Amino acid sequence: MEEMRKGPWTEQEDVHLVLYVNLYGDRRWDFIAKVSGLKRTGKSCRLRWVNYLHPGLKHGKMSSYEERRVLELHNKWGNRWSRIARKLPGRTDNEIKNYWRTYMRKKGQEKKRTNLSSPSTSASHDSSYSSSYTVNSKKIKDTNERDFFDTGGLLTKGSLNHAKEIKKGDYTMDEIWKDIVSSDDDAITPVCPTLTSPIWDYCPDSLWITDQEKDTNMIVPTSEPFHSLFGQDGVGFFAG
DNA sequence: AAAGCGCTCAACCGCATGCTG
DNA sequence: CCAGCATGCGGTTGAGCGCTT
Repeated sequence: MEEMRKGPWTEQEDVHLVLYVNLYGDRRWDFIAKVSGLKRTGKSCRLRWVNYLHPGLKHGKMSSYEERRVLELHNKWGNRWSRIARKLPGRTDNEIKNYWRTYMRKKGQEKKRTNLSSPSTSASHDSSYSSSYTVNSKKIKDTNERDFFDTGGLLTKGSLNHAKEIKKGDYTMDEIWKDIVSSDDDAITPVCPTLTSPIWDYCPDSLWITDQEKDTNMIVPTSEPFHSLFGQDGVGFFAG
């Protein structure tokens, strides 16, 4: 077998990948990996696309609205990162996961500090990030949701019984969460977003693919990394 | 100036799930 | 129904960078 490349992607690889995704869609990753000549696995190609190259992705710091939304949705769904990401236009599950991790660490540290100064009974659970808590031991698939990053592949996923949704009883992180939230603002109420990227300036939720939406037009990105990759040549790149 | 430390984020891994023949 | 393959998801890792000492 041929040796597969690993590690950071080069700009050339990115250009190559985008080209082939444009040609074949973002579904057949093994195929794309093969025909593109990139010495990457399909998995790696998909990840690169989804987390970095996909048009419409926002890069950079999360807005306070997004931060609040993450907290709110995490409170609701737990570590269902991809699901949370679907509600945050331009953000990836990876990004949100990383944000959450950072957030939890920060909270943990804060808590440690406050506990040191004023020990309380709730000090029993460490609020620092841990993978040990579970929302639900089984993964739940929203198969009737169109994949968030799908750029045009056919939707063939079947439907799933929503009754199989999160089993509230397994929500063991709930306590941990409450502990954290209680020290936060009283309620996390989404406010009208003030998004930095001009792409999302108007009604971002309708631009980003949400649960209910079907196909959507490809949005030609106006931000990095696409402009650096394609410049004006990028125009019409995603047309067909 | 440089060594140490902590943080961020891209990328990998393993497992679960879905699809197809 | 089942097996094999492709894709998706969540957890984890590590390189690189900035800040502190």
